[in-house]
Amino acid sequence: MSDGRRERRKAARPGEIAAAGLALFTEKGFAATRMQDVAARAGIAKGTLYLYFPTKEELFFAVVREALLPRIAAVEAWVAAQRGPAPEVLRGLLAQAGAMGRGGVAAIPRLVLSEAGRNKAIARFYAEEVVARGMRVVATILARGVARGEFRAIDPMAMAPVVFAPVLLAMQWRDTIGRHAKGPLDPAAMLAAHTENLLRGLTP
Amino acid sequence: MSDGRRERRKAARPGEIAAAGLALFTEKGFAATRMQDVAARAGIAKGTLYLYFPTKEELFFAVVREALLPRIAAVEAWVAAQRGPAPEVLRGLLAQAGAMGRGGVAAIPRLVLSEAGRNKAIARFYAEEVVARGMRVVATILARGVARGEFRAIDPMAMAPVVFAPVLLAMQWRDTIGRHAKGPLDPAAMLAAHTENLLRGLTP
Amino acid sequence: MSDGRRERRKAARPGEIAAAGLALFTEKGFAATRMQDVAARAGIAKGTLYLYFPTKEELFFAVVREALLPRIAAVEAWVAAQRGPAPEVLRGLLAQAGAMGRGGVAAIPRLVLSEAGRNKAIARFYAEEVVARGMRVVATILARGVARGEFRAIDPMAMAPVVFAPVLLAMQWRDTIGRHAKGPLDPAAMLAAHTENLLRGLTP
Amino acid sequence: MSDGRRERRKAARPGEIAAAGLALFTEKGFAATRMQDVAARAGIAKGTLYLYFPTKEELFFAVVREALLPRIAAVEAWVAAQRGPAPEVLRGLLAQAGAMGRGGVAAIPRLVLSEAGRNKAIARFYAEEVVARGMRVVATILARGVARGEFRAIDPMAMAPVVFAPVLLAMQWRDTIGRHAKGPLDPAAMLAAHTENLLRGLTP
DNA sequence: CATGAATGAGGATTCATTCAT
DNA sequence: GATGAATGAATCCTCATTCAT
Repeated sequence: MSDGRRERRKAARPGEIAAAGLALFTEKGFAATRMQDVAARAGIAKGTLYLYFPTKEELFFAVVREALLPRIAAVEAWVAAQRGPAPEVLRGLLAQAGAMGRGGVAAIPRLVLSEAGRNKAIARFYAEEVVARGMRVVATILARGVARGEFRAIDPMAMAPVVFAPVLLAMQWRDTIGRHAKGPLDPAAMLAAHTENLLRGLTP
Repeated sequence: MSDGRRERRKAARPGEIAAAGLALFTEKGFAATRMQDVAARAGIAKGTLYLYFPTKEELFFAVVREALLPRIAAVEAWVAAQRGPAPEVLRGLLAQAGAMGRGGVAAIPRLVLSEAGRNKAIARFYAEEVVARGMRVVATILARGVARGEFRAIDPMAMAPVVFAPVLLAMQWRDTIGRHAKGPLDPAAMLAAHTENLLRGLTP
Repeated sequence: MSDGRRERRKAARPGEIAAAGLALFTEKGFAATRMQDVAARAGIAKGTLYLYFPTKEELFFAVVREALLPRIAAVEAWVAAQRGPAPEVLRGLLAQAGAMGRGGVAAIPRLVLSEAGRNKAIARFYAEEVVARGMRVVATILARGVARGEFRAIDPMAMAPVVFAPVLLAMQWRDTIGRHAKGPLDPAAMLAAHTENLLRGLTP
Repeated sequence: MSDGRRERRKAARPGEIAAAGLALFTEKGFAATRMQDVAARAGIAKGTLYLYFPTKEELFFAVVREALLPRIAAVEAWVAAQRGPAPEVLRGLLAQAGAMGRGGVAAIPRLVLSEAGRNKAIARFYAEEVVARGMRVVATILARGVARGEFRAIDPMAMAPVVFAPVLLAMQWRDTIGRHAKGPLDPAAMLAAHTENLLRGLTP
């Protein structure tokens, strides 16, 4: 009990640091983010960072994990709870996804793609824990729709990434190029067109 | 006449340097690419690089320009030459895109997305010279299809990015995560599913 | 009585810590030894170390003291107990010295020489408590031999370091260079040659 | 010719840097010497150091090489030129050695012994290029003395290190402990006693 | 024009030491 | 007393950029 304050602090630290890391990696990218700044943002000293994460790479890993796993779990739960027609579930999922990612999570796919070419560990983790699970959620909806005769016969695991590719592109555009150029691409219009055309295409 | 060789040499330099830059940016990313190595790969001295490109950023800019503009022009020309049914043209375009990008160009969207958040110039250039033109090409096909009654009534500029989003995702996957994890996503199957569903969805 | 265990514990601590320090300084050198590791090896927490030794330098000091003083006292006692001919005593001493130092003490002269140039305190301590006493022991034997007519007339304090210089070199070689290079120097042969030649040279 | 000044400069640099390194390693030891300071002492910028020596360890290696090889070669030449009686040559060599090492070279054995336990490369190099050659020089004199009947029959390679062990000890004492404590050990008296006793012992 | 030697700001990481609990 | 979380000074090394030749 005497160490209560410190203990509580220590338990909370990794999460606080990961949050600071997410904010900075998102804003500046992996290479341009200084450990010093992550520490400052987390309200701790430079050296303290290394009590929790031995290298910058490990921190990045943790950031990805902390930011995505809870979201994925939430989506999985939401989908598992749905009982309505598959097309409606799919539509709901796409609507959610479009709104999501505001908090910085949207930057993660971009960061991961930048690093994954050289970092096998992050590539593996992302493939298995994020992409595979994400695809499975979507595939579940698709398979259910096929089973119920709401969708034509398709391979759910081949179609799954087609479902979210436009969502990813819209998010990346919004957070990068779209910030500087009003440009030709309207994320909202794009997602509406995608949802509409996807469901038409899936109609038996 | 005695300067002919040197003149030609000098004129070719920027292109050679940009090619070297493309190769290295592709392989290692922007931050991890050293100017020294670009020079070595281009067969010139480090200092010489700076006679052609004042900063690393300018070099990156040139790399993007040199790598993409010819490809886009080629695609524009190809599309302009097509006279067949719009669905067939679209199918042909997607097949080409899937095959394309082998040579390193595929890395460029990734590099640009990584930098664009902080670099307004690159964001603007990419939005206008690459994305806008690319979308216009696709929109042209879509509009023609609508006009000929081969596609249902859609907004071509909203649908255009939906057409190539899965192509982009497939290329990024193949070059990054896919290199380390055989994982859940099969780029070829994904593109096939996409093409099929897109055209079904567009059917009047 | 209830504090008996703790008392004993506390009294034993400095020795246990010094032993841990000796092992690590020996293995890694002064600079490369981390206080953290000394604490771990001594079975205590990092902070506890500082209750016994205020700085790393003080710890080093204690390590030298604890490791050498008992040995020197033992040698002094052994020599004082000898009654035989001086050449035999000297031979016995050299044999002992060659065998000694296995346990880590051999590293101390090396450590001290590395630090002594910058640390007057350690230099003084070592000169007075270790070298002077060591030389006195040897000089005692030499003087006795001279008095008994077993050695020619020599200055015992000038000859004393000549007696153990080859012993020191042999030990240093064995523990450093000799570990990586079978090399040209054979410590055992060297010590045998030294003993033989020393005694021949001392013959009246 | 136009790059003459620079070329000459570049050729001289490694030697200048090694000299600066020798001075600082000698004064502060390996770990306590900062690359920054070596650069400053050599009159160049920190980064320039790394154009010539990729790591601190490589610099140390070079320092050892540059400082010792010329001396050894000089001693080899001197010995090869001697034609007089072996005892006189040996006496001359010991006198030289006692005077030598003033310039900082004397610190090298100490530095090497400190590092060699953990650095196989430096151990190997020192064993082969320094110790083996040094022993061979001494052994040559000894063997010649035996052949000419000036020395008793001995194993030259076993006796060689006995010849210079007291020289090494005297130099180390003078440069480290002796600087702070007038202490019990008088290097000059020691070397005189050594020379005398060594030659007596070698008498047939 | 071309070169490549030189620069020095910048950043990741380590570790002796302190101090609240 | 004992602990170990926290600190931040210290140091190696990298690399974009400059400029004398």
